Amino acid sequence: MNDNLSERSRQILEAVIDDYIRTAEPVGSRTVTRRHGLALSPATVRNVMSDLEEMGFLSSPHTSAGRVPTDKAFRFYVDSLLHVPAITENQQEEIRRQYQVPGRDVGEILKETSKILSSISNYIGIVVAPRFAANVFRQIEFVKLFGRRILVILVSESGIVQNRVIEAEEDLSTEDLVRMTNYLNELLHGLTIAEVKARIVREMQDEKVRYDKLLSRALKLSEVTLEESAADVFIEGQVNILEQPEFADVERMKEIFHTFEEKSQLINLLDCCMKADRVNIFIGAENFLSRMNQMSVITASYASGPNTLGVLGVIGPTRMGYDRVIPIVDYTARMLSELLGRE
Amino acid sequence: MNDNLSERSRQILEAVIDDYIRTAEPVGSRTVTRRHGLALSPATVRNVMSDLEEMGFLSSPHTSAGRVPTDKAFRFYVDSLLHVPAITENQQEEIRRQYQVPGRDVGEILKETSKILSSISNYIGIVVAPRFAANVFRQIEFVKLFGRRILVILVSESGIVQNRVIEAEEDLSTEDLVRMTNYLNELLHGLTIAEVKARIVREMQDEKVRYDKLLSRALKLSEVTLEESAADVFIEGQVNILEQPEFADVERMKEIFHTFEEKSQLINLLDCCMKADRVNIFIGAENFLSRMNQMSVITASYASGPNTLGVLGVIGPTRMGYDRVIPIVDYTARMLSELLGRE
DNA sequence: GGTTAGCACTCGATGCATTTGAGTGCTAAC
DNA sequence: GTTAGCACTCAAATGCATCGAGTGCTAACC
Repeated sequence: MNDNLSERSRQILEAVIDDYIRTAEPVGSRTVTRRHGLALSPATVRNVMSDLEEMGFLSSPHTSAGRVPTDKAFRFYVDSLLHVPAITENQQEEIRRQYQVPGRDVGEILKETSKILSSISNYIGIVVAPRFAANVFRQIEFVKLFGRRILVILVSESGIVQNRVIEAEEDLSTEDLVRMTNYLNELLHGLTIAEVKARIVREMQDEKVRYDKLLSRALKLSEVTLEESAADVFIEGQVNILEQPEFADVERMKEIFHTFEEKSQLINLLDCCMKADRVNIFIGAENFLSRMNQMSVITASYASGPNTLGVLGVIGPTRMGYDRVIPIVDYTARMLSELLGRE
Repeated sequence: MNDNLSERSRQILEAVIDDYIRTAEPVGSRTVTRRHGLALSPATVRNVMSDLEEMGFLSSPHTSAGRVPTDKAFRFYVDSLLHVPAITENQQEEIRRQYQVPGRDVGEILKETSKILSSISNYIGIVVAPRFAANVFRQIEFVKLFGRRILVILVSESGIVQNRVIEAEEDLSTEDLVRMTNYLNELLHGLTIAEVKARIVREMQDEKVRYDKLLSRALKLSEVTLEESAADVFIEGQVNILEQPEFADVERMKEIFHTFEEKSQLINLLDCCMKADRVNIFIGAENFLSRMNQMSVITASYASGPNTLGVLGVIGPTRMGYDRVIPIVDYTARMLSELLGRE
C-alpha cells in the first residue's frame, strides 16, 4: 500500500480530522474549503478525499454524507500530524490543586487520580492499582482476630497495604504471632515481592525450618497473602461518555457500560502498557476489546523510583482531543509517581 | 383522604400493579379482566380504576393509554398487599456459592457482596462499607516508610483495616514507633472507636503525657488516622438498569448515571437505614434524591455481633419485583454479618 | 343501585409518500 | 491539473392518513 501522501493530501486529511473531532459529524468537501483557508475548490478537495478513501483513511457512511476519518487516519494523525503541546500552567495548577487533600491512604489517592483524569479531560479516567509484585517488601504483620482468624497485613515500600483475613488451622497465641512476624520481617527485608515469593519457597525446604512448625506455618500464611489478587481498578467519569453525540444511542451505551463492568478485560489491556514508553495510545479497534471499537485509550505508567507500579489513562471516543489529553495523562502520571515515590 | 379500599378495589389495584411490574406498560381495563380471572366487565373495572385515580393510586400518561401505579400505590402494595415469601433454597444456595471464594480482605468481600446482590436480583447491588466508628478497636501499627512518612494501620475486631500515610513532623526511629505502638495498644484495648476518640482527647490532657513528646505525638498521629474518611461504597450491576424499558431513553440514563457518580448522596440515603428495622424500602420520590424518582431502594443493615456495621441494598425501578428482592437483600445481609462476625 | 353493552372520542404509534438539502461523482471546459 | 456545472443519491424531516388500545359517558339491564 502506498501511503506517501502529498503535502496537500495531508493538509486535507488533517482538516477533515480536525473538523470531525470538533463536530462528530461526517465532513463534506465544502466544509473543508470553507473552514480551512485552502485555496482550492470543493471539487478538487473531493478528488483528493476520494483518493484518501481509496487509501483507507476516510470512509463514507453512505453516498451523500461526507466522510469520516478511519482508525487508520487517527493513527496517522497521532503519529505524524499531531503536535503535542506542553501542558499549560493552568492545567498543572488544576491537577495539583485537586491533589491537595491531605492524609489519605493509597487507595484514596488512586481514586482521586482517576477523578482528576476524568474531570480535566472530560472523558473517562482510569487507574489500575499497583501490582503488588512490582513492589519492595517493607513489613508484614499478623493481627489476631476472633477465633482462629488472623489478619495478615503486608506493607510495601511505597506504603501500599495488602491484607487478608485467614482462618488458621489451629490456635496461635499472640506470642506465636510476634515470633512469626519477627522471623518473616528479618527474612524478607528489602526484597521485591517477586523475590519474596521465591525466597519463601526456598526457605520452606530448609531443614531447620521444616522442623519448626511455627516457622513453616508463618511461611504458609504469608504465601497465601501474597497470592496476587485481582488488581483493583478505579474508573471515574463514565457519564462524560454519555455526552458524546456518537454514543447517544441506547444500544451503544449498553455496549460501553458492559465493557466497564468487565473490569478484568480493561486491566488486561492497560497491563500491556506497563513496560511501554511514557505515553501509549490505542486507537479504536487496535485495542482488541471488540466492544470498545469506537474508543481510544491514552495511557501512561506510574512508578516509584525504578519500579513501575501501575498504569493510568484516559478513555474517550476515537475522535478525542489527543493534543489536549496526552499532556494531561503524562503529567498526572508523573505527579502520581511523585506522590507515591520517595521524593 | 379516604383510603378505605373495598376488597374489589384492592384486587383491581393489585392486578394493575402486578401487570405493570411485568410489562412496564400502562395497564388498560381490558387487560385487567383478561389476565386476572375477575368476573367483571371492563366497564366496571374502568369505573373502579377511575376512582383509584381520584384517590391518587393510579395515573394516566395521557387520555387513551391505560393507567400506571403511582408511588403511593407501590407504597400501599408493599405495606398491605405484598406477601413476602421466604427465600428459596435455590437462592440461598446461589448466594452461598458465590461467597465461596476464599482468603480475601474485607474490601473484597464487600465488593463481592454487591456483585451478588446485583447478579441475583438483576438490579443494582450496593454496599456501604462499615463505618469505622461503629467498630471495636483491636490494634494499631506504625510502619516507617521512606523519609518521614509513616503508615498508620488501624485494625478493628471484625478485621476491617483503615490506613493512612502521614508525613511526620520530625524523624522517628523504629524504636520510637514500637514504643508508640505499645503505648497505644495498651491504652485503647477493647474500646469502641467512638470511645477511642474520646479517650485520646482525655489522655492528651494528662500531665504525664503532656511532657512526654513521644506519647503526645503518638496520640496526634492516631487522632489523624481516626478522622472518618468518606465511606466507601461498592456499586455493581449498573448495566442491569439499562435493560429496563422505562429507562431506555438517553436523557433518563444520563440522569441515573449522574446519580451514581455522586456517591456521597447515595451514602447519605443508605446511612439513614443504619438504625432501622431489618429491611427498609424507599419508593420512588420518597428517597429525597430527586434524580432517583423512578427508582426504589431496598436496604438492610449488616452487623458484627451487636454493632451495626453498615448497610447494603438493591436499587431497581419502582416497579421491581419486591417479593423476589426483599428476601434476597435480607438473607444477603445476614450472610455478610456472619462472614464478618465472630461466629 | 350496581353492572354492563354500546358508542363516540382521544391520542400516540405506525406507515407511507413527499420534500429538502448536503454531499457525491462525472464530464467538459478552462 | 483545476474547476464549474449538473445529475444523482440518500438520510432526515415533514405531512398526512390510518389504526387501535383505551377512555368516558349514557342508556339499558338485572
